[in-house]
Amino acid sequence: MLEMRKENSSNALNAKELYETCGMAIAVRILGGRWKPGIIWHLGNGRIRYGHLKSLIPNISERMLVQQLKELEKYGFVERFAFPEVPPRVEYALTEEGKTLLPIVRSLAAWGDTQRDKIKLPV
Amino acid sequence: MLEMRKENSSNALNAKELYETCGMAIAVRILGGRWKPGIIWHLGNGRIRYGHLKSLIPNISERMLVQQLKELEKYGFVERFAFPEVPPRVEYALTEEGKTLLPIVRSLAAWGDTQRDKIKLPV
DNA sequence: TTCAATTCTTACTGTTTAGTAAGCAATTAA
DNA sequence: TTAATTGCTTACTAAACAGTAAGAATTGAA
Repeated sequence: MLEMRKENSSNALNAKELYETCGMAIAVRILGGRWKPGIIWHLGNGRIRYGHLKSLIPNISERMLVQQLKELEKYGFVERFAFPEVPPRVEYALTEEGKTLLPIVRSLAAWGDTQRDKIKLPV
Repeated sequence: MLEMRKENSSNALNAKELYETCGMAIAVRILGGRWKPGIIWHLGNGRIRYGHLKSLIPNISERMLVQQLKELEKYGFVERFAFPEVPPRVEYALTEEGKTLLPIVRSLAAWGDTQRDKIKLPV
């Protein structure tokens, strides 16, 4: 079952208002979270199978991987290709829209790399 | 009291490993969350007083504003200038390091703006 | 008949992030 | 003496995000 949001909480309302006025908040909402950066990064190299993607992202659980892929798919940034085989084979790829993320993702990554030795993130 | 993290949770350990290997994850960690995009965005226009910043960011609570500013200050992206007056006057500004964020922030914002009418973010 | 392979689901629990509301400190103005 | 101003702090609660572990579906191979 999909996890429900409380659509009328202050939390949710605040988020909504932000997205209406701040493009950066939208971008960070899409890219944010623990795992999406890695997923998008790897998908930037081309179409890739579910299991392979999982192996490329250390520690990610199946629950998280599926959940994030679904979200990205829902927004139209990722496309899913399922083959009618047993055992199943499923491939994921960035859509054309998803590929517009790549330049940003790459500049984020480059900037982040410059910070690694400068700052100490809590945890 | 600063909020404590459980430094040995799987959650925390996963985050740490990610930062060690993925610059993008670092960047998203710094820029992420509900309020940091807006704070950085406004600070991009120059030094600004606490109360003014608060008025520029609708719905933000003092707790959140202070907390996020402190975090940004701790990493060296924001500088705090307190004047010994009553009532107090405090100004915030991006450091030189903080200014390196601006090009990224602007491209994120531009990209996010292109998405506003295309996608429907949950909440 | 049982097992293996692969891509998910589900239920449950733990951790982190965000919101609410009240209060404090130090002066100055009324 | 009381109230107002400004920039916070604190304690508490609610919501969202992340991790764990078990299991389901399908069919070919052992």
